[in-house]
Amino acid sequence: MEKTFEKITQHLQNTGFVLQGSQIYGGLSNTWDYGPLGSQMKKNIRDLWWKKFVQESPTNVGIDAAILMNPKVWEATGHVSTFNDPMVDCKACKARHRADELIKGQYPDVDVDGMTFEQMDSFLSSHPMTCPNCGKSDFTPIRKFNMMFKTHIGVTEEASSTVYLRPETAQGVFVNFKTVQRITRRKLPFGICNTGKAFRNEITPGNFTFRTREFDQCEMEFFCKPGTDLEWFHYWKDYCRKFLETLGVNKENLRFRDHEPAELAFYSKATTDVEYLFPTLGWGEILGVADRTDYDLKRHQEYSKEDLTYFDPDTNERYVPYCIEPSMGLDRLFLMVAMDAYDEEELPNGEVRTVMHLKPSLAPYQIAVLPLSKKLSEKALEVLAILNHKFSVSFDEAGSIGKRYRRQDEIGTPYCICVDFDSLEDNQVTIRNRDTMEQVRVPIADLVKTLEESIYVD
RNA sequence: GCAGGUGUAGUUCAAUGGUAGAACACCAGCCUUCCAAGCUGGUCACGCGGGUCCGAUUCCCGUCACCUGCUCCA
Repeated sequence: MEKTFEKITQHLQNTGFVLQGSQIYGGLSNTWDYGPLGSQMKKNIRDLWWKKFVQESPTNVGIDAAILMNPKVWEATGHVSTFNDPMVDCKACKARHRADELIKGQYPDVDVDGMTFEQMDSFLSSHPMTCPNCGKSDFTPIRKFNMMFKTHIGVTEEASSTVYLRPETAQGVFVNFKTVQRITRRKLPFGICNTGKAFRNEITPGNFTFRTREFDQCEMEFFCKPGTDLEWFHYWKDYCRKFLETLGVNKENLRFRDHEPAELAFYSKATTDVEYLFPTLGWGEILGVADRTDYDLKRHQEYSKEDLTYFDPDTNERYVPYCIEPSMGLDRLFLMVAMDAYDEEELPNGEVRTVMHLKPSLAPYQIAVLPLSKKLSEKALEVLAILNHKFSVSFDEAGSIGKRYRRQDEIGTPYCICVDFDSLEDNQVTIRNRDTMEQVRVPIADLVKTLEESIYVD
C-alpha cells in the first residue's frame, strides 16, 4: 500500500481527528480545529511532554504564561524589527521575491545581512537585477510584512494600546526567570517549561496543520552556567531523542541535523533540528534545540532595566545564565505521530484494514467496549462504567462486531473489549489486541489492573 | 500575496440550460454467538454571491476554500 500525505490527512478529517476551521462559512484559510479524537490525542501528547520535561525532570518546573505581553518584550527580542521580511514584486510577471535572497543570488559577494531595507532598496535600483522567474528587471520597492499579529488593549484603537499576540512562548519564560528562580529557590542549572499557543502571520502557510498561523508550542528554557552550556545542549538533545522514541515513531523516519555556523540564528551558538520524514512532503522540522547563550536575558535586562543576573553561591560569582532551548511544535508532533501510525494492512482473509498503530497512552480512545449483541448492552455498560473512570473509553453497539473492530482500528484504539453471552455467566470478557489481533479472556474484576499495565508503560 | 488547477450527499463518482442519480457510509427495524454478512425502510448534495436567460448545478463574472509551484524553520 502506498502511504501518501493526502490520504492520511483525508483520513484524519473523515474520522474526526482534525476538522477544517469555520467550515459552515466556507472555511478560513489554513485554520484547523481538532475534533473529538484529535483534541484528546493532542492533549495526550502535550501531557506526555509535560510528564517528561517537568514531572520526571527534577531540575525543572512548569508555568503557563500569558499570550499577551508588554509590547516592549518584542522590542527587546528584536521581533519588532527582525520579524520583517523585505519583499519585492516583479512588475512584469507578478512573482514575489525576498529582496535579500534576490541580491544574494545574483551578487554573492555582497554582505546582504548587514544591509538595512533602505540600503537594499537603493542597491536594487542601482544594480542590474533580473527576475529569476521571467528574466525582466522591473521591481516594486521593498515592502515589509510584519509576522506578528497586532491587536488592541481596550476598546479604542489607539497606537498606545497596541499589543501583539506572542510569536513564541519562550519569552513568557524569560520575563519570569528571576521570580520563578526566587520563589522555587532553584539553583542553576534548572529549567522552566511552558506550553501554549503562538501566532505568526506567515506569508505562506500550508501542508495541512504543518504550517499554520496559529499553533501550539512546547518549550523549555534551561538556564545554566556559562561554559557548561554545550554540555547541557547535548544532554537535552539526547533527551529529545528519547522523548521522540517515547512517542512511538519509527526511528528511521527521524534525523538530527546540526546547523552549520553560517546557518545559525544571530542569537544562537549551536542549533540542532530534528526532522521527520513525512510521506510525500519529505523531511520537515519537528523540533529544534538551541544554545541561545545569554542573549535573551541580556536583552531583557537592557530593555527592562531589571537585574537578571544570578548569584552563584558555590563560587560567589554573579553572572547572566546561558540558556538551552528545546522547542517543539505540538501540532507537528501530532501530525508526525498520526502519519507514522497510519497503515493499511492485508488480513489473512485477503481484506485490507486501515489501522492506526498509535501508542496506547496516546490513542484518543484506549479502550472500546463492544457488546456482541444489543441484548448484552446492560452488562457492557457495567464494564464501561468500571473502565471510563480510569481510561478514555469508546462504546459501540451498532452493526456487526467485525465492523466495529474495524472502526476502532481506523482510529487507533489499542484494546477492544467484547462482552459476550458467556460474560453473563462467568463475569469474564475478551480483550482483543489491535496490533496482534490476539484475544485473551480476563475476569472483569482484573480488567483495570491488566489494562493499566499495558497502557501506561512510559 | 502572485501564477496554474479544482469545487455535486459523510466518501468516491455520474448526469443535465427545464432545480439531480448510484455505490459505499450513516440511522432505524428484523435477523445475527467474534473481525466491514443479509433483508426492509430512512436521512443527507450542486461552496457562496451576482450576471445572462422565460428558466442556471450546467454559460459568464466575482468571492471563498482546497491542491501544485515561489516562500519557510515550531
